Amino acid sequence: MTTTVEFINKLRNSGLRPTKQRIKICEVLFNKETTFHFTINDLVKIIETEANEKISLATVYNTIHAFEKKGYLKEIPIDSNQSYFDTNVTDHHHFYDISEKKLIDLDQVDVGPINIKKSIPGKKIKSVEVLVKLDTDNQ
Amino acid sequence: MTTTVEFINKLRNSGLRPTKQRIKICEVLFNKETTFHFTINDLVKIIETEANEKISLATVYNTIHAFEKKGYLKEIPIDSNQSYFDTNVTDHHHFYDISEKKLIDLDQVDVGPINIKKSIPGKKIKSVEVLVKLDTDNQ
DNA sequence: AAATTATATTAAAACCATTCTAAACTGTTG
DNA sequence: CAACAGTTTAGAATGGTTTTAATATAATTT
Repeated sequence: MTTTVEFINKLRNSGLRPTKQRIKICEVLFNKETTFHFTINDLVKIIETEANEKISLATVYNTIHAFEKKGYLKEIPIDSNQSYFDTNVTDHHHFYDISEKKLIDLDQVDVGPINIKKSIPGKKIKSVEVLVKLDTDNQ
Repeated sequence: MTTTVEFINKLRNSGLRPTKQRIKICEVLFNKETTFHFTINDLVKIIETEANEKISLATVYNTIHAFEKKGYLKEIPIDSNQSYFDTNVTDHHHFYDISEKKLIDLDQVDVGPINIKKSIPGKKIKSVEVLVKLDTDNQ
């Protein structure tokens, strides 16, 4: 349980003004028992349901991108027509259930160490992400 | 070097009518020395340049999706606003150069074996894809 | 080889996630 | 509290992708 004051401080310390909208989004994203995956559309619905509040779409996008840049969210690489985000910012990977379009966390332990043996001159590795696509098992 | 007749047979054997457009796209995609990565937009430009021909955008999308379904192309999962495809359909992985928005193949050998130790009931693994994001190395 | 049928192509419109715009608003600082 | 910079907003714009429905082409049948 994080208090509103803590979110305000977190925002201020990141150089983000603690506006009503950003605080609300913090509460929706970071005041949960567990981390979770969401699309912008999911998030807007959660805000409307959970808070009976309305935050402009543009603000939601701005805020999510600001949070991502600050490292409070991670975008998950999927070949989908919409962006998926994760409130779990630790190093981990994902299952992607194709039929249900749902993501499931996959711990580093469940994948094992990945050691990239190739390097590209002038470039450094920023992230290593494993996506395991899942199909229904009709055997 | 693959002949037009071979593409026609390949298409027919896949249950795809060998139309002028599909044959042209085969030639553009599968008659190269090396495999490569492309977006739909790239492909349209290549067709226009290389063949001075024009294939309707809808047809290009239809064809690419048909080829992907048949396993002649792979879509690469990236958190991008456009789809990337690969004519290399062997099991391998990718570097993604963020600043240049370019993909680079990463052989299985350069990643090492990945053994997913977690399973989801009723689901089977369809693919395991590693995406290594690259940043400019400003040290 | 003509007629029929099924499938494919096309231009244009529609769609939809995301970004932009520019005006109104709010948090911060002096 | 005044002034400023940063933020929110509704709505428009953008751009990749899909749909539509009319036309064309390949395959099959006669």
